[in-house]
Amino acid sequence: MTAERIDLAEVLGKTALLSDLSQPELHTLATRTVRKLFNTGELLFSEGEPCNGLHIIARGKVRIFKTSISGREQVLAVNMPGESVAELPVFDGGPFPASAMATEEAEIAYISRRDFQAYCMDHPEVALKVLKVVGARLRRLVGIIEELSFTTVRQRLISALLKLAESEGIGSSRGVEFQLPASHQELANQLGTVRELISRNLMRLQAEGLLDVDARQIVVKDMKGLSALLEST
Amino acid sequence: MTAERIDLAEVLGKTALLSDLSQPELHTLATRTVRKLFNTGELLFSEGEPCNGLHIIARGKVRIFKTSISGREQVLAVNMPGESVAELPVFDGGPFPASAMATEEAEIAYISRRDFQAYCMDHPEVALKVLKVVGARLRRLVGIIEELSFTTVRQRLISALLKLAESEGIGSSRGVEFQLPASHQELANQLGTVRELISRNLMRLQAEGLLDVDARQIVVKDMKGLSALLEST
DNA sequence: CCCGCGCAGTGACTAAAGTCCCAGACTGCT
DNA sequence: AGCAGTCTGGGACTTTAGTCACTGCGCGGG
Repeated sequence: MTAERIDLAEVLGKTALLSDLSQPELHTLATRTVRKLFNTGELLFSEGEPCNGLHIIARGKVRIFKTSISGREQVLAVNMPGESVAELPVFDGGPFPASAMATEEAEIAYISRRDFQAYCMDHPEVALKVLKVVGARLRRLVGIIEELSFTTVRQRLISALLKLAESEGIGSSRGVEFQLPASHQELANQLGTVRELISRNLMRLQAEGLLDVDARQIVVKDMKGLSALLEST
Repeated sequence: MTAERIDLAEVLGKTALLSDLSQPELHTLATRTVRKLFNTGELLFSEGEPCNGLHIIARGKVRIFKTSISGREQVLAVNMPGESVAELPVFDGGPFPASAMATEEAEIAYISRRDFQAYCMDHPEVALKVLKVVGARLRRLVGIIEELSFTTVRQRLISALLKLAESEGIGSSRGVEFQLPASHQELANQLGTVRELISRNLMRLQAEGLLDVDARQIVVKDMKGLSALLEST
């Protein structure tokens, strides 16, 4: 048993999909996986391509997105290590519905479609796990639809800021402080809008006294005031 | 064996989810199903409620939708007889992500969550079928996101008209003729906008000479011209 | 040191979306 | 016939989104 195999089995065991499997089972599966490396900005696959296997992220981040004819992007998900990517086309046999790009150097464990399907037939509990994971994905998509359909860019930005403040914010004398995790452009892609509106809305919130903005450094001076804006208007 | 049971087994056999099962298996499952009736406009379930079982449509149509605080609706899917509704929460245990309403009198076969999950453990091929169905659902959601994020109301309406013309249109001397399947309000809910914009955009297309509109009766006079509008602008 | 490049901020403008409101047509019911 | 309810058409207006073009900053490489 090589070091590589042990490593892959470890990775597999840490994914939500396979976390309940025993050590021997993980090693069996590991013999079937291929390790793939991607540089920052490299595509794992493109929208419309046929899907031949399951990708599991061992290291790095992967962004799932759609591109419009005019060049705009809509991010559907950002997946982290331990998560799987594009589980669904593996089962329904259709092409990838969106593209996937490594946003930092990434290491991927790849299992062929046939192997994984066969594995699911032998281990129904894995199939149920897949359904669970897919359920979470579907909920996120419904959430995106809800936001796009019902809310303004301003509200979506505020809601994103509040989430960031909660998950990454550090309290300081001036308020809750954190860094934007990406460029305005990328944030715009996630919120389904354009760069300029991110910039303008941030400035507007600053003018209203709710935030201090210094490039990507954000200080939320009035969390309550900010979340109040989600209800009204 | 009662007439009712025979009927339910038939219904089950016609659903995409269970179409591969043998007669005896269908009958076994049928003993576990409950028949439910819903009047037009009645809710099968509401967003946020816990999900205790799988709904299979025997008769009637069911509309899946989200409601905003301000009262707007976004339709996620319209399901027909033979289709199942909300397969996913059955597996991930979470609440319903959206509400479901019978848009005409409907008859539903209901299988409890525990029974269906148990059944999937015994019949992994059913679990894989579920994954397939869910895959199609996910693709549709991604399609909705794409439309909301990248296209204008006008383009979404045109694309909806073209689909209707293809599926239900009848060629006549004046062009391709068909009826809108629902009110402007309902169409607006499906396209993620408001009634007025549907009305106005239809009138605008008529003024441009591409359509003849008489309430719900539509005559597409220039199919090519209409589809050309999807590319440009 | 300077050049190029990617990112952020901004002004001016256009277009699209949405709101409010009312009038008229049609349907079904009494 | 008359009434209530639903649906469509449309006028007038406000707000939001998006586009285009330009400025300026900061950083890394030649």
